[in-house]
Amino acid sequence: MNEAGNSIRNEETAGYDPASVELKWQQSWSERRTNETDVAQAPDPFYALMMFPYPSAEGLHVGNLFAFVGNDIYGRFQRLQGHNVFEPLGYDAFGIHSENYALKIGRHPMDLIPQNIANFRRQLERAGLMVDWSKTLSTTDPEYYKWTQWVFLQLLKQGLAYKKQAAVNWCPSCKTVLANEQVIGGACERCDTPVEQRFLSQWFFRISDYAQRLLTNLDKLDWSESTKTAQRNWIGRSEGAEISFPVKRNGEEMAIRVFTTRPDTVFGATYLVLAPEHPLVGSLTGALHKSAIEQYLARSAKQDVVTRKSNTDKTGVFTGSYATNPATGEEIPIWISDYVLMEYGTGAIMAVPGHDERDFEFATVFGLPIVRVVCAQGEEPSAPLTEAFTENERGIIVNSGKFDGMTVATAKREIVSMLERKGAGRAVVNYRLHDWCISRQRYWGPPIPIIYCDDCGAVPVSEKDLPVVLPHVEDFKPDDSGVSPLARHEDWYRVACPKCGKMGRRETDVSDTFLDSAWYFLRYPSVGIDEVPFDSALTQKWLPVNSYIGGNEHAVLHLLYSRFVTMVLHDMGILGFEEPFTRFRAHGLIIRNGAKMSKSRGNVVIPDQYIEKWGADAVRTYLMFLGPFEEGGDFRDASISGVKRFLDRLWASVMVASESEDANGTGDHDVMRKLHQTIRKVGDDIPRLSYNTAVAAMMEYMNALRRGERTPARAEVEPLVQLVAPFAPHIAEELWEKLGKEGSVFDAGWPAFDSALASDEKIELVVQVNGKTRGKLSVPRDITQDDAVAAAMKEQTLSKFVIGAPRKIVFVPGRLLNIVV
RNA sequence: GCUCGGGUGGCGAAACCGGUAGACGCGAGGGACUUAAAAUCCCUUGGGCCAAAGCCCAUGCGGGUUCGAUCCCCGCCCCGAGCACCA
Repeated sequence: MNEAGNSIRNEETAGYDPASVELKWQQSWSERRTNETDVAQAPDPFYALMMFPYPSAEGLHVGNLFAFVGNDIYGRFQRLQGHNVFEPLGYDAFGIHSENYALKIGRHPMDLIPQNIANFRRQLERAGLMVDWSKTLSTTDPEYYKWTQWVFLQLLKQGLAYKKQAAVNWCPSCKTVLANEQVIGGACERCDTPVEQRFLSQWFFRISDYAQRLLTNLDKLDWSESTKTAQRNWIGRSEGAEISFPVKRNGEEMAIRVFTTRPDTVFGATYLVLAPEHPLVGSLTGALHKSAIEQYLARSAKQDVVTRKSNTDKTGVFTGSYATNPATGEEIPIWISDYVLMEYGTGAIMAVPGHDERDFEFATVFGLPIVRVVCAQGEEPSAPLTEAFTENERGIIVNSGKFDGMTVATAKREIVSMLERKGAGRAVVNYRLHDWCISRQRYWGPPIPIIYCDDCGAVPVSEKDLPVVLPHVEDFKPDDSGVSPLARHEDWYRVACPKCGKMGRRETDVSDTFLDSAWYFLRYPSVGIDEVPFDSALTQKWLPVNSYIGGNEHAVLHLLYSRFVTMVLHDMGILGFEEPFTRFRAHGLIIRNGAKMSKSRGNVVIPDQYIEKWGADAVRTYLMFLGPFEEGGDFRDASISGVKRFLDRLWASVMVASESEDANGTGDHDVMRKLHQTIRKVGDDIPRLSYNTAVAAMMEYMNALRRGERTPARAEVEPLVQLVAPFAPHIAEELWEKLGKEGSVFDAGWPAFDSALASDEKIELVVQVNGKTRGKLSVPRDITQDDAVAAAMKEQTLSKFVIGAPRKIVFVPGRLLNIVV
C-alpha cells in the first residue's frame, strides 16, 4: 500500500498558489460584478444579513471574520440553490468607542473613520466575502444619519419620544458623563475617581409600551432559543397586584401604592419602604426625623447607579409616618431605603420579611416585626422564622383570617379580589423593561433634531431640513464646562425656531448608537436613493430579513430596539411587517489561548498575516472547521495546516481528473456512492449552520477519492468543487474554470444527489447481547428480524454469548439487533 | 443568587430521533521517498489485561428509568456567558 495514492501527488499541487488564485478571482468578481444584486429585478430574493462592524483602528479581527464567513457561506449556499442573494455590509461607526479612541490618539474621528473603513474594506475584500459593495453604508454619513434623525421624528410624531429627568453617571474629576461600561467598580475607568449620579433632562422612547408585543411575538420567531430567552428575561414580565396603603398625616389623607407579586402575603406586610427618590418622601418626613432623612437621601444621591445596585448591605431610615395595612387594619411604619428602586413598579414596596429575603434582612437589621403568613405543609403556623420562607409551590396560607388554609395560588386570586372590593388594590402586570434613553452628552453621534424655543418649547426640525449636520469641531473633548461638546458652539446651536422664527437653541445632545443600528437593515436595499429612507417596493421585496447572523452580545439591546423601531414604523403604515428578522442565529465566540480576545490581553488576532501565509480560502475553511459555528472555539495556528492540506489535495485531484485522457467515465461505484452521501450531508449541514461537520464530510470524501491506486474521474470531482465553493470560493472558481466550465461556479447551481445511489445496499447491522455490543454483520439493508437472528446465531463469535433461549429480541431495522437472554 | 450554554482521547471535536462512543482534523510514534531536510505519501494512535484469540474499563460525580443512556429523569461538582436588591 505504500505506493497507494501515487496518482495524486504533490507535483500537481505546485500549480496551486492561493495568493494569485484569490487575487485573480477577487478582481474578476469586481469586474464582472458577480457579487452585486439587481435589487429591483431579483425574482427570488434572499436577504442574508450579518451584523455590521464597528470599524476599529486595529482592523478586522478573526472574531469578526468568523461571523462574516459564517454568513457568507449561508448566503453563497442560498445562491447556489438558485436564490438572488443580497449580502450587504456597512459600518457602525458612530459612538463612544471611536470618540474615545480619537481623543486618546489626538485625532479627529471625521478623519480617522474613513481611514478605518478603507482598511476594513480592504480586509473584507481580501477575505473573499460575497458582499455587494455597491450598497454599503456608514452610520456617520450625513446621507445615512439624515434618516436616523427622521426615525427620531417619526417616534416623536407618534408620541413615543418624550423628555424627562434621568440619572447619568458623572465623573467629578473628568467632569463628564460616563456610559455604564465606563464605570468600573463605582469609579471612573480613566481616573479612578468615585462616580456620582446627576440628573439631566434626556430624551426617551416609550419602548415599554411595546413590552407585551415584544414578548408575545418572540414565540413566532425562528431565532436561537438562547436569544429569545435573553429577551424574555430582559422584558421581565411579572404578574401581581398594586395595593394601596392609606396614610393620614397632619389631617391630610393620601395613599402609598405598592407593586407586589405576592399579594397572598399582604397579611404579613409589617412595614412599607419607599425608594429615596419617591415623590412622597418629602410629605411623609416627620420633624424629628428630618435631618436623618436628609443625610440618607444625600448619601444615596451621591452614589452612582452601578455601585448603588451592587450594595447588598441593607441601609435605611424611618420617615416618622405610618400607613394602614388594608388587610389587617394595623398601622405599619414607613421607611426609606435604597434597596427599593424608583424605576421599577411604583417605587414603593410592602415589606413582607417573613417571605422575602431582602425584607427579612432589612427587618433583622432594624428590628422590625417578622410575621409568618405561609407555612410548609404540616408545619406549625406559629413556628418562628429563622430565614425568609419563599417557597410558594407547596405553601399554605396561615395567620391571614379567612384565607387560612388556602394554597398560595388560590390566596393570590382571593386576596386580590378582596382588595378590589375594598377599592384597595387590583391585579396588574409589570415589566422590567424600561424606556430607552437615547440622549448622549457626547460629540460623536447624530444630533437630535430638536430646537428649543422660549415660546414654543421643544420643536422638531422639519423633515425637509434634515440632516442636522454634525459640525466638524476641533474641541469635541468633554471638558469642565459640564455640558455636551456641541453646547460650546454657539454659532452652531443658535438657530431660528421653525415655528415662530424667534431665536432658539438646538438640542446639543446626540443620539445613542443603538438608534443608528436599529434601522440600518431597512436602508441597504435602498442605498443610493436620496428621497426616502427606504423605497417601499424594494422594502416589500427584500424585507423582512431572511437570515440574520450576529453575536449574542447584541441579543438584547440591538435586537430589541430593531424590533421596536420596526413595530412603530409598521403601526404607522410605513412598513408591511412588524418583525424585522425572520430567522436569527447567534454565532459563537472565537477565543485565543483559552481567553476572550481583547486589546488589554493583547491576544487579538488580525487575519491578514494568516491570509497571506495560508490564503483566504484556508483561513475561511479553518474558521468554520475549528468548532461548531454557534459555539465558536479557540483559534490555534497549528490546526490551519490540516485544512490547507485538504485544499491542496482538492487541487491535485481535480487537476489530475481534468487532465487525464480517460477520466470522463461515470466514476467508481463506491466513490460515487460516497459522493452522493456527501452531497446530501453537506446540503443538510449548511442550513443548520453545522459547518464543521460539513467540512469533515468533504474531507472524508476526499479520503475516499484518494484511496487506492486510481485516477479520479471528472464525475467524481466536479460536484465536490460545487460543495466546497461556499467555504473556499476562490479555489472553487479556479478549479471550475480548469474543468472547462463557463461562468462562475456560483451560477452553476447546487448538485442534486441521487438518493438511491446515496443509500448503501449493504449495511453493518450491530448485534448486541443484553444490550452489550458483541459484533456486527454485513447484511442487506432490508433484512428481516428472523434472517438477522439466524445470521447472528451462525456466527460463533456472537452465538457464544447467547446462553439459553432468548427472552426477547429487539430489532431496529437497518440498524441493530439486540438479543436478550 | 438567578437565567442560558457547556464538561467526551494528548488537543479541537463528532455521534441530527435513546441504538457500533471518539467521524474529521491537529499533535505524537513508526515507515517510504531524499545525500539530507522540508514537502509529500503509507501505517499506528482512549486506557488496561494478554504471547495471541480475546476480554474488561471508559463520555465531570452519585443514583434512577430502559433490552440498551454522551443523549431522558433526580441529586451534586466544575467551567463559560449574560443578568443581578425587579418586590
